[in-house]
Amino acid sequence: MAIAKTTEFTQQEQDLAAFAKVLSHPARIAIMKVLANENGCICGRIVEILPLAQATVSQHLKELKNAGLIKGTIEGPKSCYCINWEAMESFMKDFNGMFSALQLQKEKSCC
Amino acid sequence: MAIAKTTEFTQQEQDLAAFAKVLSHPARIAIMKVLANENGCICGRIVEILPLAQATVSQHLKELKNAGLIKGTIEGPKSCYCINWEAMESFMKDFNGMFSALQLQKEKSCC
DNA sequence: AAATATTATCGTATTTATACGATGAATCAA
DNA sequence: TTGATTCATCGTATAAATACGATAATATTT
Repeated sequence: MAIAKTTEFTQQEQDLAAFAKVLSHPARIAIMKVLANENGCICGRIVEILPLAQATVSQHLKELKNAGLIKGTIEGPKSCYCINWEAMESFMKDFNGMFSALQLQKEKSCC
Repeated sequence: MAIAKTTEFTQQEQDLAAFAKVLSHPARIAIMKVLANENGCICGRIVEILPLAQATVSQHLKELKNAGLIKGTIEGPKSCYCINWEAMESFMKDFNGMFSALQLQKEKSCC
């Protein structure tokens, strides 16, 4: 963006937007699915399943990890990523909370 | 993105990502709040409240509308935007559905 | 009709995101 | 130690997002 106006919003708005941002790419949603379904925190499996290069997958994993949605350990030639359930549940709670807050004003709608 | 790999994911993954994308900017979350709280589908009110220029707000409104999260009519010097509750509820349902599907595999987590 | 008010759109500049090849780092196996 | 394997990171190219001033469009008011 041209100028960083992002910081002029509330912390809650920024946090919710950041959470949505991480899930705003189909690859990252697909990765979350793989992590949930593949028993044992598979790593290179993601590269096999997704139509993306290894470097790209690694980059998406990094973003998911930075945002806290997943956690993982790397041990030399192997890595082990898993969904951070505590964080995910917290994020979803906040996300739904925002929506519920909006809904409280639902009767004000005029069109 | 360099090459559009986005289309190689499932429709569900693309739809969920698109929904998240619209809400991935604090300005658009803030706009949703204003639309919910301001009685009467205020228009220029958003420009007053947000730290953004009128052109930028209009652009964000356009994206929210394109995604279906809001609906509105423009009548000359006035506009009237409102949250599209049916769409929002549907999106939230799908979003939560995805999360629930992930959670079903929660016991598989290994780290 | 002319002036006013409000919003959309255009053009453009800048930042960020996305993608991948190439390379580096770390571990295991031989 | 050498080779193989796996993943992260670097560098880079391209596309998309973000922001705003300027301007056009539309309806109301005078």
